[in-house]
Amino acid sequence: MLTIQKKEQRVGLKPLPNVKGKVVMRFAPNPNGPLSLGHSRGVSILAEYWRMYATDGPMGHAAGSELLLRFDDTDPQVKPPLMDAARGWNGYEMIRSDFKWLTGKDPSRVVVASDRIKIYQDAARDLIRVGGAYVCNCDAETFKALKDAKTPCPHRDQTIEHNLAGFDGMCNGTTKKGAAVLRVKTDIQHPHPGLRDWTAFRVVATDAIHPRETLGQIPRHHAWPLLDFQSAIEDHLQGVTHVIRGKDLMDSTRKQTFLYKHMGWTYPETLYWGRVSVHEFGKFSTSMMRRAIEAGKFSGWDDPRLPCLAALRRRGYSAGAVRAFWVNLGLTEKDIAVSLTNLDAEDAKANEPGAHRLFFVPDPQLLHIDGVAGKVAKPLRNPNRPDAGHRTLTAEPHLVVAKDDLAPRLRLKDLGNIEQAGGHGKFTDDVMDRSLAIVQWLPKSLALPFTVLKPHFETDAEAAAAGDDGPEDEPLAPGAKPELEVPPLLEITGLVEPSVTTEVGKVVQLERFGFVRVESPERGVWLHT
RNA sequence: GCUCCGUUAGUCUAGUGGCCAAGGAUUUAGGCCUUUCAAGCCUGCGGCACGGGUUCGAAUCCCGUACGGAGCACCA
Repeated sequence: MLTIQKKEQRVGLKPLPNVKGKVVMRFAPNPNGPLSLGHSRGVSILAEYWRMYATDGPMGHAAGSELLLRFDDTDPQVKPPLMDAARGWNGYEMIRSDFKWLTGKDPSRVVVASDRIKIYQDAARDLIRVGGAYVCNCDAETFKALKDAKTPCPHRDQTIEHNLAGFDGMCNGTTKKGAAVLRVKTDIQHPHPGLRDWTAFRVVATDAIHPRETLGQIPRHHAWPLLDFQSAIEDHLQGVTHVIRGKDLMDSTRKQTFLYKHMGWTYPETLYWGRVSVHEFGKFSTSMMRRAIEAGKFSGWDDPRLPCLAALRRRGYSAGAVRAFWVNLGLTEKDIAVSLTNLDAEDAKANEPGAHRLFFVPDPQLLHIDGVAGKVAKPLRNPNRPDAGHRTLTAEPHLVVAKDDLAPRLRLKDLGNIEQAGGHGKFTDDVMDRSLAIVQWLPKSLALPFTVLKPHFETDAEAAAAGDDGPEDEPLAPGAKPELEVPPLLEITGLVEPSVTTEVGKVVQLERFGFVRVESPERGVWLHT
């Protein structure tokens, strides 16, 4: 008997392919700066699978799941790790705390690649012994020309002994930068030029000293592995079963597959996500942000205008909302352009139920109102949760309301109706009249000065009005480095009710203004409307 | 130039030959509710890039075109 079943909507991420036993994954950032919103896609997706395949997760089984944090810090010269004691910056520590904030957990294991250079060098020797790699003495231009012509270079057929000796020279410092690299043999005729005999190891410049070498945390190394080699070896060593990474690394998978074949290993299952651009933040990179901060254009990695997790955390975004945002987008190879609007909607769901309401009066105007003194307003801390209690505001003759709210007749929220002209007026009644604007107000003597820092990102309408089609890719002058756009940071000043002092560190909703994270009794940072 | 990936409403996504006259989220318009222009509830607008083919039947399979993106580093 055949039964037709209605297709069921799948919620959340697709199941991982080819799961047998424990699921082991890794998040592998370069610690050249803290994590950004872009990195958080990877962490969020990986953390979701980590949860799904945990022993007690929805897809779980006894073997469980692991998510490793691996610092891919094998570049002492171009993108060295961020370690600036004077500024208190440490990429490793910043990423560990970003990871913990976002996932709520510590990683299953932490691997620091620069601790393990000797292991990679030994792995390279193993690869040479099986005939999978050779030491190439061509300079970069020469090799490129040969490679583009699908022609093997003269070093490709050297003996294993010769290669081993050459590699020793690279490791012990007798071979200088540029004089030799170790290449993995692939297929010099391969149709894809990027896959032909790729570089596994290079000798770094004598003055390119890794920050951890300077600090004596690791011994001095001359020959450092490139990402594709280090990552491939480490994935095998750590028993990684599933690699999930950006689509830009598709060719890495193909390169590394050659290496795995030489070694007789099985390559992990690999999934990709497409390129993401976030409308509000434009084009950015960790190094661009670092330069801009060092130049004083931003106050730090947590400047509210920056796409760093530190900045989102400071503004009050819930980590769960950031994760939900990415999990909802799913894992697709399509390149996407998203707006922060979706994150804000997700965050509102997370923050709104717990956020206390506060009266905030921007651009305050003083009113002298007869007949209000002593009247008491008891607005709820959260109208959707009466059990959260209320604040108490006692009116006095001098009140403030926002300049934009000024009108001949007004309803002071939770207090009553007034009429005024030129700043003087009187209390009329407290009969509910929905035709009046209901405005926030404060007793002058109790109101506290409050400033909200609000990043101003260009909206589509503004961009259209300004007549530009987004960031233009003008060719940079030789040697020039791309600069980060610096959006304005507005400082909105006003008065807030005294109970702000009990909200420090929390997200509040300033009624009819927006959600703000209170940093101190005097200052808040804009979250969203 | 060579190689690879992608294309469902404004945005993101579900969908792997009939259950799809395409579902969800967000955005947006309107309404309800409400002592916030928040939240909540209801309703509406809006989409399978294009052209061929296979098939009784295609968003789904094949071919081509267009458009978008990535890689071709002694960076990650």
